[in-house]
This record gives sequence, structure tokens and C-alpha cells, in this order.
Amino acid sequence: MNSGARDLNDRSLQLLKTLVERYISDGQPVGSRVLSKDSDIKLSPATIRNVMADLEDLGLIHSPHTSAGRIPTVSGYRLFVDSLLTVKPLDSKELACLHQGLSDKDDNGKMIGTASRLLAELTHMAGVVTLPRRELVSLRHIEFLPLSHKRVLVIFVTNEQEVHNKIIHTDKVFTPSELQQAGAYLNSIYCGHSLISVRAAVLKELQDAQERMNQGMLDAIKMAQLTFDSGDQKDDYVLTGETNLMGFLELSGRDHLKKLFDAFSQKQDVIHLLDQSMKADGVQIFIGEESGYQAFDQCSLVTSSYSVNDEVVGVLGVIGPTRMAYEKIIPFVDVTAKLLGAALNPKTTTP
Amino acid sequence: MNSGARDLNDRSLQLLKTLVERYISDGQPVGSRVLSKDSDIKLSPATIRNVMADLEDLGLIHSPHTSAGRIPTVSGYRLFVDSLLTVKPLDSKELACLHQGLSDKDDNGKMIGTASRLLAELTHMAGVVTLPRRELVSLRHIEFLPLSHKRVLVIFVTNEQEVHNKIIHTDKVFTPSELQQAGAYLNSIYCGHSLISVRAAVLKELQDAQERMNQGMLDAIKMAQLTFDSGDQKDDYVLTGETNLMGFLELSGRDHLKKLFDAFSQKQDVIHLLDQSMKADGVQIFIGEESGYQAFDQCSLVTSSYSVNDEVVGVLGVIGPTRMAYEKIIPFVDVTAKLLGAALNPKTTTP
DNA sequence: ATTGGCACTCAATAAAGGTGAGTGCCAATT
DNA sequence: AATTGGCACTCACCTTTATTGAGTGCCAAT
Repeated sequence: MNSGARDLNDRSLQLLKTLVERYISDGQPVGSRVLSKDSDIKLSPATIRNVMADLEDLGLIHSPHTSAGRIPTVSGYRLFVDSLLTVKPLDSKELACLHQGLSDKDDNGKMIGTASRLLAELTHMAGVVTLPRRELVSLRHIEFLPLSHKRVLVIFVTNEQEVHNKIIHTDKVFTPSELQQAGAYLNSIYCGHSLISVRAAVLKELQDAQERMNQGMLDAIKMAQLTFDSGDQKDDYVLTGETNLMGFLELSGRDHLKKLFDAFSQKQDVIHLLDQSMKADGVQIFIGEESGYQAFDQCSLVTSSYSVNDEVVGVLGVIGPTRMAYEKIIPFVDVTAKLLGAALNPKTTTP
Repeated sequence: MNSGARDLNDRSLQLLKTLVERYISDGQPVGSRVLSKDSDIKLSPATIRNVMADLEDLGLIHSPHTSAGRIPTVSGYRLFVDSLLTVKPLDSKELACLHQGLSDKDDNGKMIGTASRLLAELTHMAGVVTLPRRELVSLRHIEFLPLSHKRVLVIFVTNEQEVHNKIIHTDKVFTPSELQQAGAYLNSIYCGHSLISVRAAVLKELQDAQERMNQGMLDAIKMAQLTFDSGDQKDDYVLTGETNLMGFLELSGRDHLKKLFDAFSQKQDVIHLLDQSMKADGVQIFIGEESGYQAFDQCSLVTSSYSVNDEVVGVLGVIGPTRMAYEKIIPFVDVTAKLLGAALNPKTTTP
């Protein structure tokens, strides 16, 4: 079951390659006849059968039943995408769409959604984009508004124009002007710092420097602590075009589809999966069961992290059937990630 | 094809009622035998067949084919829910869940999502809740932050704690302090007013009173006008538990399901449908094709508007198969709407 | 008006046969 | 030693043909 490319000669690999390509384009188990008729292959069906038997022994392909052709296994796909794939350049129309959609126009806040939609529409599969990680994002403005019952509404702006809000519970009741001062104070010292550093600084202040602060400052720091409490930083993503998958996976049964959609609305598993891609750079691919989540059994996920200022802040990708056109999808995801990163890049603020 | 209840005697109606109930619970066409065996009916199958023939003539039921039982038509369901239904009181456990979930705790902002989730989970169908209408919501705080290139980030808070934001393009470049003053000015005169009245007032100011304002005030008004420009008030809704529908509608084919899900992500049709319920008070029901949208062919929608301060601000409801248990769903939706309205009711602000 | 009886219809299920794509293996060929 | 043609065999898939049974409509009897 060792499936390294070493064990195989060029002919076998070439054969595997055409087999996978064929299966991806037709969706039917491919037999020795069709392969032998392929323009690049000048072997008789019988020979091909021998080679295919070898490939099957190595666990790269298998037949659904005796009298059917072969289809790639997960290992087969893996070998294919890792070593055999010849990536195609991006279609110029698609590239134009991407450029158009992700040009850094005004509506930066909707950029994530746009990216997801572009991924879905142009690939006819599902597109997913994580929201940029908060910790790597800088604080631009913070403000407190009083609510009833010792509750305070915190509004803070990050990264030029993303607005977040949260309700915190305070020990005592504040007047509007007290809250305003607290906001002003925090703005003056933390504006421009990354959220993660603000959080660290706030914790430090609370621990060792209480004596040299007046009550107002202390209150402000306490509220900041509540605001940037870790609990809230739930990562999230924008998923589009799920319905495209329905057409695709007709084959694989209803309950499978239900499991997949359930996973989408639970979000948790998807986030875990995407988090893994966060660590690696460049395009990553999860094929079928490789993901480790049952719901993604028949699906592949092609992802790439995207960066702002050379810092990875999120992941985007495409979810589709295992037999997707990797040679087109891979460069597509790659380019989209780069364009999104570029579009999110903070412009030099010149008010 | 006149299907008014007038044309039928009590026996026929009673028969129709049990037939519909039976079909809802079993999901199978119901024949004369089973009906005759029903405890409440003391008629022979033959008699029942005669009655059913009448009901079929009136377009209230029909058989999928000669040797199958009868199933209700849309008119049949309609008559059933309008005149025959005996609503069941709400299950006490479910009521407790609702109370618990919609108690006006801190996280008011998530209330809409919670309501949708409760609807979906407790009915095992899809739950939908529209966001409260903006116009009927009052302004609590507004604030401007400078961005690059004559762009300004507007943040405004409505209704206690809902935060909205929008980017507007201004004629000239403002300094942060100018923007702050503009915000303060607008807060001082419009705070507490409904968004719709603010918009009207702003327009009026722009038209007829320019001379008695200084430049700062004028700028503020202009920005307010841009902020509350009608274009932005896209209604929206929160939909949960769509996946529940997959289990339900196994029967009615894949492409139908796809159409439905597409309609969900388009949102437009759903919004139109929900808007209709906005006008009427109390629980409304759309059965199958009645909605007028093909995608909802095999679905029913049970809705109720919800009100804050005796003013209708939104709609919530449940989407499921036409053969849903109306007698349970109707009171359920009703109660949920009332509880949500109560929970959203602005508490007297006592800072 | 209600009922029992009877012929009839038709989906659904199962069984039976036919077709064809594909395989594995072996002996002949290069 | 690698390649190829030939051949028997397998098995999903399709079509055809019964078989069954739930249900109907109609009519004559109660």
C-alpha cells in the first residue's frame, strides 16, 4: 500500500494521470479501452489492464465492482495533485472578474463576502472565506455607550473600517461623560496597536500598576479588559454557493448532503479545518476523508491563506466534489487569495 | 370548484378533517378503509367513498392515482386550517424553552438569531425571523470617523443596542474634530427620534432652512442625509435549520430542494413573502402554491408579525412541508412572536 | 341513506432474461 | 521479457413480465 511515486515507472504514472483526468472530466469509472484510445497512450487494453492491476495493488485506484472501470482512491488523487498535475493558467475572463470584484474600492467591509461569492460563482462550487483574524488587526477607535443595568455597549473599529460591538457588564453604573472620558483615554494610548497587544498591555496594567492610576483610568482599563476578553474572538467565515453542491453530489445520497450542510451550519468543523490551512503557506488541499471529518467524505477542499502586510490573517477556499478540476481550481484559489490580501491591504490614511 | 364550507354538511367536514389529520401524521394517501376504522367515524368504507367523491368534486382532495387513497389539495388544507383545525395548547416544555431563550437577558443583539434557532429546533423545520424594520426604530447615537479619500465611516446605534455602520462619500475632507462636532450636533437634536422621522427632518432642513445654519451644521445634516439615504435599508432575515427540510422533503426531488435553497440565498422572494405577512396582524399561513413562488410549491409558511410598543416591526415564522402539524405550529409561532416582541421591548433606560 | 359485493385499476415489488462494458488470465507474438 | 490477442467470466443496468394488494366506482340489496 505504499503509494510513493518512486515505486512506479513513468508509464504507470502517465497512465494514472490520464485516468484521473478522465475520471474528473467524465465522472464515470474509466476502463482499459478508453485509456488505450487516449491520444497519448499507445498501448493495448491488455497491457493497460496489467498496469492498472499494479496501480490497484498500490492502493491508487480501485473498481467499484468487477465489471466496471477504475476510479482513483484518495491516495490516487493525492499522488495526482502532488506530482502529476499540470496546472492550467487562469482563464482571462475569470481573472478579469476577480480583479473587478476585488478592486479595493470603497466597500471594503463587504470584501470578504464578495470574495466568497466570486469563488462560488466562478467555480460553480461552494466558496468559503474566513474573516480576518482579530489579533492581527489594529485598533482604530473605541467607544462606550451606557445601557441599562450596569451594562455598557462597546463599539470598536479595527483595520480602517470594520466595526465590532459587544455588551459588557460593569461593576458600577457609569455616567455618559465618564464613559466618554474612558473611551478618549483608551483611544489616546492604544489607538493603532494590534488587538492582541492591547489585550496584553491591559492585563499588565491591571496587575502591576494600579497605584499610579486614578479611578477613571482604572475603570477604563477594566472595561477594555472586558472588551478584549478572549472569549469573544470566535472565528467565523462566510460561505457561499452551498446550493451549487447539491447539483454536484446528486450521486452520493441525501443523508450525506445533509451531514455536509449540517457541518456548514455548525461551523465548528469547518473552522478547525480551515485553521489547519492557516499555518501552512500557499495552496493546501484536503481530499475526501483526509480532512478527518466524516461530513467531507466525498468532498475536496482547496484552500489558501491570505495575508495583509505579509502577515497571514485568514484563509479562503473552495469546497467541491473530490473529482473537481484541480488543475484549474488550484491556481484560481491561489490568485484569489493574493488579490484579496492586496485588496485588504490598509491604504495609507490621508484624511 | 367552490370550496366554501357552506356547501358541505358537518359529516363531510368531519371526514375531511380526519383525512387531513391522518395524512399529516402518516404522510400516506388515506383511503376509505382507514377512515372507516377511525374511532370517530361510524360509517362503512363505501359511504366514505361517496363522501370523498363529493370532496374531490369540490377540489378539496384528490388521488395521486386510481388505486391510491386521497390527499388534501391546497384548498383542502386551506379549509382545514381556516375552519376545522383544533389548535393544541403549547407543550409546556417547549414553552419553557421559549421563555428561557427569549428572556430579555443581556444579549439583546442576538435575540433575532436566538428566536430563529428556537423556531427551527423546536419544530424540526426551518425558522425565519426578519430583522426589525429600521424606520420604526429610534436613533440612539451617531458618530463619524474619518477614512481616507473623502470617505467617512458612520456608526449609529439604534434601539438600545443595535449597531449599524456605513461608509459615505463626502464632498470635502473633514478633520476628526469636525466630524466629532457634527456627531455631537446630530445627537443633540435627533437622538431618540425614529430613523424615518430623522430622515424626513434632515431632508426638510436641507431644503428650506439653509440660511440660518452655519457651515458645520450644514455639513452634519448633509452627512446625516447620506447616512439615512433610503438605498441602504435592505431588509434582511435570519434563517435557521434549512437542513431540517432536507429530511422532510426527501419525497419531492432534488431539484425542487435546490430551487428552495436557491430562493433562500437569493432572499428576495422570501422577503416579499414575509413582507405580505407584515401587513396583517396575527398568524398567517401560506400553503403550497398559495405563496405564488414556485420554489415554495410543496412548502407551507406559518408566520406572525411581532411588535414592539404596539408597532409591527418584523415577521417571524416557520417553513416546512405542507403536511406539517398546523395545530401545533400555529400556536407555537404565535407565542414566539409575542415573546420576541416582549423581549425586544426597550427597557426604560436607567443608567 | 347506507351498505356489502364485485369487477377493475394501477403503483409497487419481485423475478427473469438480455446486454454490454470490463476484467483476469493465458498462450502466442515481438 | 514485455506486449498483445483471445476467451471465458462477472456483474451492474435495463427491459419485460408476473404477482400482489390497496383502493376505487358502481350497483343492487338492505
